[in-house]
Parts: sequence; structure tokens; C-alpha cells
Amino acid sequence: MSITDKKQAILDTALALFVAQGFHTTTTAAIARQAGVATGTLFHHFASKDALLDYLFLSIKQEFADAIVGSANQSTDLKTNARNLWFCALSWAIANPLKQEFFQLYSMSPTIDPSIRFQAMNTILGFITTLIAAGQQQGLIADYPIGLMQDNCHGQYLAATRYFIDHPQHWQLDEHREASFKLFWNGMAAT
Amino acid sequence: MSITDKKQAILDTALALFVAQGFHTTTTAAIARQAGVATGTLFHHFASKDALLDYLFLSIKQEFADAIVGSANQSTDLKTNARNLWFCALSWAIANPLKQEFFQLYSMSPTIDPSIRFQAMNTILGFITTLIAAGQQQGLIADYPIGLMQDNCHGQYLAATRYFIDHPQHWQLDEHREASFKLFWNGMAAT
Amino acid sequence: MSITDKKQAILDTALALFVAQGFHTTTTAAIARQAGVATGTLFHHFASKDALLDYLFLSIKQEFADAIVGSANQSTDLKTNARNLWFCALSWAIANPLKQEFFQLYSMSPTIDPSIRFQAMNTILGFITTLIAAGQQQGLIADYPIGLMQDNCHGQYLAATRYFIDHPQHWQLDEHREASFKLFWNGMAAT
Amino acid sequence: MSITDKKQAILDTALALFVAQGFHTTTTAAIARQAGVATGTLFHHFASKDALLDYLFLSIKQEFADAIVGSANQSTDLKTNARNLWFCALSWAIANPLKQEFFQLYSMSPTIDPSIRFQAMNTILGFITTLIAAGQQQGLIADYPIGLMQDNCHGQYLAATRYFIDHPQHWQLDEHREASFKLFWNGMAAT
DNA sequence: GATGAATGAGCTTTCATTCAT
DNA sequence: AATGAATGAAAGCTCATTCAT
Repeated sequence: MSITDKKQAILDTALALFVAQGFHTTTTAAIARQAGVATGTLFHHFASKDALLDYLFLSIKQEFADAIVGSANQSTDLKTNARNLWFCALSWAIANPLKQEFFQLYSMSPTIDPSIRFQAMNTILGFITTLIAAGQQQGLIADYPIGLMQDNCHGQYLAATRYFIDHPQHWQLDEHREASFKLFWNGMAAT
Repeated sequence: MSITDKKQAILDTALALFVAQGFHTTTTAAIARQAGVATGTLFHHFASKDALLDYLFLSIKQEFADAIVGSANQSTDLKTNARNLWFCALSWAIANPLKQEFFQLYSMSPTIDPSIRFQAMNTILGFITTLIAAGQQQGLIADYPIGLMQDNCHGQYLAATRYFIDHPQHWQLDEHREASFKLFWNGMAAT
Repeated sequence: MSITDKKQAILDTALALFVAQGFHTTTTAAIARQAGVATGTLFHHFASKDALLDYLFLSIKQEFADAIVGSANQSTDLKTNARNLWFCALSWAIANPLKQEFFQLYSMSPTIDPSIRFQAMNTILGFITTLIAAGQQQGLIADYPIGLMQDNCHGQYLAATRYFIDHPQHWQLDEHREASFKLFWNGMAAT
Repeated sequence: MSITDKKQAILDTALALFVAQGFHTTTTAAIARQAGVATGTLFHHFASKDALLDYLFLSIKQEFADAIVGSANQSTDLKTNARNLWFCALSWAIANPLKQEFFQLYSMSPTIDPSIRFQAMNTILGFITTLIAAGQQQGLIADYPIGLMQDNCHGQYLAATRYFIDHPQHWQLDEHREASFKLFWNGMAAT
């Protein structure tokens, strides 16, 4: 395996603390202590506290992208693909609530370098953009401005994950899950 | 008037800097310098840096609430009321981009005391909750779980303001504005 | 007065400690403690530990230059002017042993930025260069390369101050003082 | 041979870095990296960073002493012996500029233990002291205090090497070399 | 001999806050 | 009300040194 145990422990602890207390409120000493390593060890693996945050951000983004890639190409029916993508992305968020919260907190914050944030956004939004464009050509999705639809999808995804993370038991209920998809799809659907 | 020039200068500068750099990255010395006052003056008007943030948060929330109150009661038609509320809220955001960004950044952040954040959220979401409940009773709005719909409305509002603040010229185009409302309304509409 | 008491206390203490222990061995905490101020006060007056060193270096250089300026123009006789300059410079060093030691330690060290060091060197060596050139024109001083003579004068000055600072009582003896000037002058004198 | 390649690489690199950046500014990690060895290797060969500095200092001192020993005894003429010693010492410095710079920087610095420095100084100044004393007995050298003359010789040697290391091409010119010796000798010569 | 991940004491620097003026 | 020099706890980070491999 390529990541040492100590490095992984630092990453896990940093994720938990950054989400629970915020970046600036979390001291490197606290991360090290709770990860069971010396303060110097943190800086042996990451050049700075900022670099640790960036690494966390990029690797979580990658993990998410890996999880949902392919979920939107399985069917010949576009709506089925959209549904698969939606539930695949939501499932990942519900299964990784800490990582989802991390994303929610830091994907908009000035704490992370804009260039890194934008790159991450675009990579992930790429999936949805492709899907929307295909849907518009097939006349299934309304002809609204693409930028607006992107932001809208993103906003709805954040809202849905927020809801299911705050109420995990509702994720078990078919009608709640279905409701979340309908909110998402009906907004965009051609009328 | 009750707020001195210096106090107002501090508030304006703090808003700009908190949005541009984040709360922890902005020093009280920087706020004071850029506001043209001495460092001590800031603490003459606000008990602490946190108190300044809270004051900013609550007064902006109040300003927003004042701006949209009443916009959802003007018609007897629910959809018209929803449209009015939607455009009224968006208009305020577009007219006050800094304050909207501030809200976007801090209404979720652990930097502000949870009790203050929740109170603010509920006050503002109250408008929408009332509207949704009425719509469901009239059979105009789908019978999805109320919490999910609240989160969804909030997410769509954030997404739309994000879009129009990033592309201010599109706010002038009727079809873009209309598209934003359709995305919002059609998602929730009974089918 | 333009320099506050605390700033002066920091400068005095830093001079003493930098000479006694060296720059890197002296902590800013030690300077502050011994100067009777808080650690923050040091950084209120100087941007960094390095800036403190630079300030010390440049102000001592200025003090020295002020002390010897004019000493080489009082007579019409060149050798008399040289003697006056020599004893004036030596007197300053004997009267300010700490500052002389500081100069000796840091005017060659990579700790201080080269540009600052060179500027300081040239300012002070300007006096001697003028004198040597005049002496060569009058046929009193040998026609050796000017750069070599500059370095030589500097080296002899450092050696003489070293000697008299290490043996202060010898500075009281006319023959020792005279010997130091003869070593200096006879080396350069035309033969 | 007794010194391994890695140990020698460490010594060479340390010499270069200590001269270029100073002792405290040079990290053991930097030495190891630039020498192409692991950090642990440095401590396998030297007990500590200080021990490395001391080793460097003493071995360079020894090298210098070996180079000039014997150069002052070849003739029956004292001035000839002095000239030989002067040029021999200068030649070594010009041929080993890094080592000379190292000496210049560290033979006065509090970084090296005083006892080691003094011992080194005396060993080397022994040559010159003997020569001066003989010269005074023969009436060739002025009767100035011996300590003053020692410091003066040392200062002139440092000045001359400084000059020729900074202007290597001048070392090729007979008149520059001769001038350096005249400055040295005429200062001390009986009048 | 050689490696380099790990250590943790100790450093410089920051910054919200105070208070005498 | 306003000032800004002064404070000192606390932060991020460094680096000589160790030791299991």
C-alpha cells in the first residue's frame, strides 16, 4: 500500500476535526495528538497545514468522482441514467457523511485556493453537463441556460445530501428517496 | 441617526474582508486600518471580533427579512405569490451581492454560533414553509416531506443567486429570470 | 526624542546578546525578557528578528560614520589628517567596544544581507579612499592598487581595535597607540 | 584510504554550505541531500552537527599548517624567510578559497568552542611570533608590542587573501603580489 | 555502513485585546 | 469617542537527532 498508517491517521483525524470545528479552529497540535503522532510527523508528510487541507480536498474529490463515474452510462434511457447518477451520488454522500460535509464546507470557502476549487468543481460537474446537453437534444430536458442548470443541480444535490445526512432514517424510505429525485428531475424536465 | 460614521466604516470593511478572505484570515488590525480608524476603536464599538461577526450576521439577516416580508401575500393566487417571493428574494441578493455572499459563507459555517444560525434560518424559512404548506393543501404543490422541500428551496435559492451574481448581465434577460423560477417551481409542483 | 524607551531597550539588549552569543543562538524571547518587554513588543517595533539585526547594523554604521566624519579634513598636512582619522576611529571603537565587536562579527557574516553589508562598507571606506588617493598624488603614499590598500586599511583597523579592546589598559600608553599608527602608516607610506 | 566517499562528500558539502549560508542556516538535512546521502548517514560519521563543524575546522587548520610549515626556515636571510612565508600562506589561501573563507568566518565566531579556536590560532601564529622576535633581535623589525604585531599580521593576512580571492586575476600580476608583501613588511620594518 | 520516517522541544511570529492618554 | 503602543498566550513550523530496518 502506498500511504503509511501514520499519514492515513493524520488524514482521517484532520477530516474529522476540520468538519467538526473548522479549519482555523483546528490546531496542527490537536490533529497530531488525536492521530497519535508527533507534531513533526504531520509536517513530515505535508508541507504545511494548508497543504494538508488541499490534499484532503483533492483526494476526496477524486474518491467521489471514482464512485460516480460510469453510473450515468448504463442505460439507453436518459432519465434512467439521470436517476442512476442521482442515487449513486447521494449514496456516496450518505455512506461518507464526513466527506460530504467536508465538501459542503470547503468547496465554497476562501480557505482553499480558488484554482483548486474550480478545478474540482468542473471535473465533477462534467458528468452532469454532458447529461443535460444530451437531454436537451432529445427534448427531455428544458432549454434553460446551461450555467444556471449546472448551479441548480449542484444546489439541489447539496440540499438533498444535507437533508438525508441530517435525517439518516429517511434515506431508508422509498418515497423520500423518490421525492428527492422528482424534485431534481421535474425542475429540469421539458414541459 | 444612531450609527456613527466610524462604526459604519468598520461594519462595511469587515463585511468586505470577511467575504473576500474569510473570518479568521481577516485581522482586526486590517479591518481598522482599511476602515481608517485605530485598532482600539473597533473594540470600542464591538465587544470582540466574534461580536462584530454576529452583529453583521444578524443585521444582514434582518435587512433581508425586511426586504422580502410581504412579498408572498400580495395575491390570492399561490403561484403568483411564490413568483413574487422568488424574484423579491433574488432581487435583494443581486442588489446586495456582498451581503448575499456573506450569508452564503457564514450561514453554514461553524464560525457563527449554531443558535444564532438556526434562529436566522428558521425566521427566513418561515416564509417558505407557510407557502409550501398552503400549496400542498390546495393540491398545487407535491406532497413531498416538508423538511426535504425546505432544504431544496434553500439550495435552489443559493444556486440561483450564485448564478446571477457570477453573471450579472443575465439578470437583465427575461428568459433567464423566468428559467430560474421554472426550475424552482416545477420541481415542487404537483404532477 | 524619536525612539521610545522600549524600542531602545530592545536595541541595547539585542546588541549585547548578539555579540555575546551570536545571532541564531539568541532567541527573541531572551531579548524581550532581558529588555523587560513582552515578546510582542519586539515585533511591534521590528518586522522580524532579521529586520532588528539590519536596523542595528545600519544604525551603528551611521553612528560610526558620524563620529569620524570631519576628522580627516582638519589639517593641511595629509599625514596629520591620517593620524586624526586613525585615532578618531580607534577612539570610537575603544569607547564603544560592544558596537565594534558587533561590526567585527557581522560585517562579514552571511547572516546580514550582502547588499546591506556592501553599502555599509563602501560608505565608511569612502573616507579612506579619498585620503589614499590624495596621498598618492602628493607622493606621500605608495602607488599600490587602491582596492588592496582599502582592504589592508580595513584589516589593520580591525586588528588594532581587536588588540586594544582585548587589552584596554594598553590604550592608555602613548607608545602602544603610536605603534598602532606607525604599523598603519608605514605600510602604506611611499619609500 | 581511511575516509569513505560518503564521509568525504558530507565534508565537502558542509564546507560549501557553511561558507555560503552560515552554520545555523545550513540544516543537516540540506547537507545530506546535497551530498547524496541519507540524513542518518551524517550522524553515522559525526556525533553531531557541532562535531562536524569542529572536525572541519581542525582538519582545515591542519592542512594549512602543513602547507606553510618549513617555508620560513629556508634562508638565512630573515626578510627572505618572511617573504616565503607570506607568499606560501597566500598561495594556499588562493588555491583553497573555500577553506580560507571558512577560516575567515569561523575563526572568530562564537559558534566554535573558544578552546578549539584559541588553540588553532596559537598554533598558526606561532610561526609568525618566532619570526618577529628574531627580526626584532636583529634590528630589522620595529620594537612594537608583540601582541599588537601578531594581531596586525593576522589582520593583514586576512585583508590580502580577501583581496586576491575577490580579484583572482590580480594574483597573476607581480606588482600586485609584491605590493601585498610591501604593505605587510614595511609596516613592521624598523625605521 | 546506510537509510529515512518519526520525534518533540523549541523557535519565530501572530493577533485579539487592553488601557493610559 | 478615539487612539495605538503594549501585551502574552498560542499558533505553525523547524530541525538535530534517533532507531528499526
